[in-house]
Amino acid sequence: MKIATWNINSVKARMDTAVAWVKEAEPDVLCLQEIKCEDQAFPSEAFESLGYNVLVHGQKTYNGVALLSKSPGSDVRRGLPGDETDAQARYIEAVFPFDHMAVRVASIYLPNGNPPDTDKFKYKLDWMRRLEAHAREMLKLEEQLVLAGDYNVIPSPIDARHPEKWVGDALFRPESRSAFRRLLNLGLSDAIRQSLGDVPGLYTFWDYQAGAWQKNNGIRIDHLLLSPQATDHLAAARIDRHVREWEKPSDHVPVVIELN
DNA sequence: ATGACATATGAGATATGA
Repeated sequence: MKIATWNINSVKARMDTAVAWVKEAEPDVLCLQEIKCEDQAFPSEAFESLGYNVLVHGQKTYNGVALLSKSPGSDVRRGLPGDETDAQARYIEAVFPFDHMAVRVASIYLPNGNPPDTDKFKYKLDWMRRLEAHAREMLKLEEQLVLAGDYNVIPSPIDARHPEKWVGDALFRPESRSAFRRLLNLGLSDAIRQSLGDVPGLYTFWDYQAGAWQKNNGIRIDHLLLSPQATDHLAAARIDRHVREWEKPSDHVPVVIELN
């Protein structure tokens, strides 16, 4: 079972690229972030014609997440619990059948948090506390669980080409990295590191500006965190960086895992 | 260098991203 995550930076602006990649990679579940449209504006038909079911938690202009899947999802949750006043569409979760069992998959768009001296950073850290609390609850189910998405966290210096340039940034602040480690300390594993080891140069995002892609000035901020039950089935993981070379690319590329 | 790109909104300039 292939599960992928991809921040596509507007689904409508990225349809040609998105369809091409789905045809190439054929993920069983695809977690999308930053779709930047409301539910009824999501181009579901294009994906349904490729054989996918579509679950959307959309928002106009900003944010928005979705789950595409070859099998229909159940037990769908839209929005991260813990704050009824939070109107930003950054979380959708569902359960998908897999080999006489099931995998619970979440598509996560964690807040950026910049600038760090503002309420935006506080919102990020609050959101990470809520994610930790929800993950703790979900782990009690002892299911195969995959929390996939754009975490907007550079976990370690090895995850940036120039870590010194990110010091002080909300993506690399000690508070953000600590909150990410708390997720790992619940028993979740970082699928890319689990599968590929502590090798440098594994990036998932390159800024559009200043020739970041050409200079390979990248960072690793898109992650799939796995419950112990899912980690038991982890067979492979990869970053599809070739997609960054395509016409009109997102600034993020897809990250894929395979569970057997 | 608070800009470079890219996107959405809405029809020019601004907000957001990371």
